[in-house]
Amino acid sequence: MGKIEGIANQANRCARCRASVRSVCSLTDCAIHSDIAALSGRRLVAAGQTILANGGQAALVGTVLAGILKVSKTLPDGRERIVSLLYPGDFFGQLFTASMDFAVEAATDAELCVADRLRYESVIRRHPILEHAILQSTSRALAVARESALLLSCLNSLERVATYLLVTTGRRDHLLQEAKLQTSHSVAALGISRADVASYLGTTIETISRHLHYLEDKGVILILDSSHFEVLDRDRLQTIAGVSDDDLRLFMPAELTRTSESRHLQTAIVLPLHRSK
Amino acid sequence: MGKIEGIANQANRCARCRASVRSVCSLTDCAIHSDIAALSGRRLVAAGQTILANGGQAALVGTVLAGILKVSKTLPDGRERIVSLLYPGDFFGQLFTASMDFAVEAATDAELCVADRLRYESVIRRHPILEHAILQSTSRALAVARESALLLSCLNSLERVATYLLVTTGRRDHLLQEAKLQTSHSVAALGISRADVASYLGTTIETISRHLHYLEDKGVILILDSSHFEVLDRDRLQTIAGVSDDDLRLFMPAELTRTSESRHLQTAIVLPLHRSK
DNA sequence: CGATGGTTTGAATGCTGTCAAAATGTGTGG
DNA sequence: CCACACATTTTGACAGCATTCAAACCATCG
Repeated sequence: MGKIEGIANQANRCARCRASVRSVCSLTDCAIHSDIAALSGRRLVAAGQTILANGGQAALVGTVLAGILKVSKTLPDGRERIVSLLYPGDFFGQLFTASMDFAVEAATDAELCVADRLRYESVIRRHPILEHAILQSTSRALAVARESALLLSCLNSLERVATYLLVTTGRRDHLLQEAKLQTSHSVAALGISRADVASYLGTTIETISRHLHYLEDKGVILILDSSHFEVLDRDRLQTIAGVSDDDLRLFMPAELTRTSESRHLQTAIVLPLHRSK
Repeated sequence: MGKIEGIANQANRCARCRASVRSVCSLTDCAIHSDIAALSGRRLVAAGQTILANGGQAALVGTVLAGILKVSKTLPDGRERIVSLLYPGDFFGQLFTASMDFAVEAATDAELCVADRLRYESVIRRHPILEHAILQSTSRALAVARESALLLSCLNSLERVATYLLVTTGRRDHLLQEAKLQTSHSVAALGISRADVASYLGTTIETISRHLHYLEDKGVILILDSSHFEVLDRDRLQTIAGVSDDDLRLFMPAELTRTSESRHLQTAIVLPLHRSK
């Protein structure tokens, strides 16, 4: 598998993987990484591309290296909803099942680390610690999904829009903070298309538009362009959202959510890909 | 640990546990059961009792033996929602985290198998296969949570009520089927209080009442009493619900959802407790 | 029998989706 | 650089579902 240069506190990197990534990949055991590296490969996907189809074969699993994936499902009558967004470091796919319960698509251009599901499972059998990492990841995803369900049915659409702005700015601030970058004013970037935000928040693009302009009128945010907003009054935004810090924390990058006892900690920032032209 | 009598196809039973239960408990390795039995105990809880408080210590984990638990959370302003219901065989609690992200309460009188979380974690470290079983359980819970989110935001309240009726009858039919009991007509029992159903479906008791009577007017169901309904026309009920069989299957008992590759299969029926008086 | 808790029914309000049109932005080709 | 087509966003008007509040109804129980 070639030499591993540097190492020490870089054991988190898969031998052949340039990007440093969180969660499942940040295990400290080098043997696992050789095993995984042997069967996984990087893959670039364009925005809108389907990675795993709902009801289709659960052929592969992987980790997001850059970009954002959406987990979605369509009802018999065509209504569709995004039930989850996956960010760099997040695990995707379904283990130990033949077919997919949901679809996984690229919400933006993205870079993935993918592996054949069956072969990945055999690595898991050899390395129980890997199953532990995946359990951690899945537990977190479960908490996020339940929190989403809570916000979806308890909050009205204005509160949901405000919450989404808080979450995106929160994620951005945390990433910048890890990179030791100071930022005077916080900017919210939607990250995904307006239509996807609407689907994710369980509302429409018209309603989102109205609420964004309402927030600007109230002096809470400043609309920079159709997908970038400066948060002028974070406290008021949170008051409008009606959620607590605890509610928001669940949506922050993984290593910040576990208050203790996480066996592996690793900080890293993954730069977004530029749009393929 | 005493002798284990009978055994053979009863390896699924914890040595000291009279109830036979699915999922995590139905592993075939006897050594695990000795270990778990040594640190777990049965516990009866009355309806309404809190087992784990939101934000409180994640002191214990366990399995539902009988009854129904609810996983819920309350927003800063007091709005509350049930994000998940747990049935016999389901695992509850949070592993590897110090504090709870949600509350776990008894929706009905219930019987539990509980264990100290930290000690349970040490058993997991000794028996990786147990971690596998928990990962399976958590993955399923994740799929259910996402499916709930989908139904919650795509379906209107009539459709959600219809879906709930389909799920409860479906669960009942499957349990009876496992017990080799034939049933001529299918009956839906809410199982939990009307208020809890409302919270779970993200609506109000008034709306539920209206829809139930609407369904009776249309001849789709027959109201036996305020919490029991006979389904007269299952197909029409499903048409009204607007969901596919696939959507419903996720909510059925565990051993029926995994289409393949599940390492452990066990059928059992757990009788509901009578109300404590 | 009155009291209590849960359920049903009614009327009114309001949020949010829908449809449609205007406005803005983006990219292409002349 | 401009003109045009196309996509996205914004704005407006309207309708409908569902919540809210309130009152009536019904059950069980002391």
